Amino acid sequence: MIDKRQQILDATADMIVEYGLQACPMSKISARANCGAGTIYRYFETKQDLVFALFIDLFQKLTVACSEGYDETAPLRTRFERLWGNYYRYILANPNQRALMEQLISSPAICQQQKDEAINGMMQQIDHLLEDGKQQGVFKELPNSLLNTVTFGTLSMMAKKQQQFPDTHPCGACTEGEIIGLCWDALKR
Amino acid sequence: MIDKRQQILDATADMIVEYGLQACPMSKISARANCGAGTIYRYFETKQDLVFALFIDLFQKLTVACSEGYDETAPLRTRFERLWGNYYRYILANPNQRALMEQLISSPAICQQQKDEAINGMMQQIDHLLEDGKQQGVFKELPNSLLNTVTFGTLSMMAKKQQQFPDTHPCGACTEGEIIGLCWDALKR
DNA sequence: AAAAGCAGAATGAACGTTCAGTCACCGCCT
DNA sequence: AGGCGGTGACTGAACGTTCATTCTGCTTTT
Repeated sequence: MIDKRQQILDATADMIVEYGLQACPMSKISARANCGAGTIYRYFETKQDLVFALFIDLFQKLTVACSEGYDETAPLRTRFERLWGNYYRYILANPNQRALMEQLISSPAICQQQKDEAINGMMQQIDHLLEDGKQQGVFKELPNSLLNTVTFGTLSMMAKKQQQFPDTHPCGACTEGEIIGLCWDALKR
Repeated sequence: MIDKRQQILDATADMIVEYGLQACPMSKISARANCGAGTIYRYFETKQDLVFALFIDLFQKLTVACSEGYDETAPLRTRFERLWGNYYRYILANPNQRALMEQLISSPAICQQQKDEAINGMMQQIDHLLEDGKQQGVFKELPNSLLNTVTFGTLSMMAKKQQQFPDTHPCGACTEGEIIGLCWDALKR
């Protein structure tokens, strides 16, 4: 038999993407996961736990994807293109993950502390890079959270638009390099 | 006696800002509004209606605030400073409205169509200005929704930081003009 | 045969909504 | 002026539903 825990996580993700977290009772999750309602509680203590586990899972995958081919010793611009480019390519290639992230990140079902905890792993490289950029006088002297919002928010929005209207939306014409360039320009002072 | 409908709206807003929408049962809203649970239903058909009415109210006030002193015939940059500056000043001066907006805009309790409908009034001037800027070759050729996300998202985030940490956060040193300048630079191609 | 895994009915709490009754107010009749 | 009846805003207990969680007993594994 397949890993039941993973099966439940996948079912939860599917359901949230399809119906939204607020319309995902445990009964429906268990139905989608092909298991009884009680079975879920063998693997997760509460619904909150389940959702948080999903969140952790999501950001672990994202962190791995972002770090791919990252070289700490490369020049700032190169490292930037790596991290931000990896992010963009990942959410573009995984619409469900993107949609899930959008839902969970703004959801009150996960408290801020838990969110920070889960995102922490991903943030270390990013924070480090941003501080580097500021120290070199290349980036604006603004809080990292702000710089992150602007750049990652832009990339997420672009990916979303591209996924919604694959043919018509104007960014389709931009190369990936140009889009990452836009983000770079937003940070540049 | 005071306007009961407004009293209920205010109570709802207070409760949402304080506890979050998902933790606002009608019973608590009515308690805060000093009325019986049934009274709410004299003014709003359902809870969804109540929340939507609050959303409408919120954006009507915001639209009025943003439009203040707007001159359609002024140069692009002047008009930009008016609209974006008004927005920034408004959310900075009204932390509760800002917090409420943040909650409602990402809430699944209001469907996208309703959100668009409520925001529509505010968008007309903004859309017009952005199209102008693109036509003049000053702004990037990107969807307005994207340009809005980047600029208004930045301003909201800045206001939020400033409200969270009034003393320590680095943007406190920036003048309002510099902050609006950052937004302008983000649009400039 | 013992243990563990599992299903799904049962449970009880929480919530949105309803509705029968109360109360304050106002115009009208005596 | 003072009682009377009608009106409708208002109340809050009660209702029915939904949902997370628990429990009981069945099935599979060891």
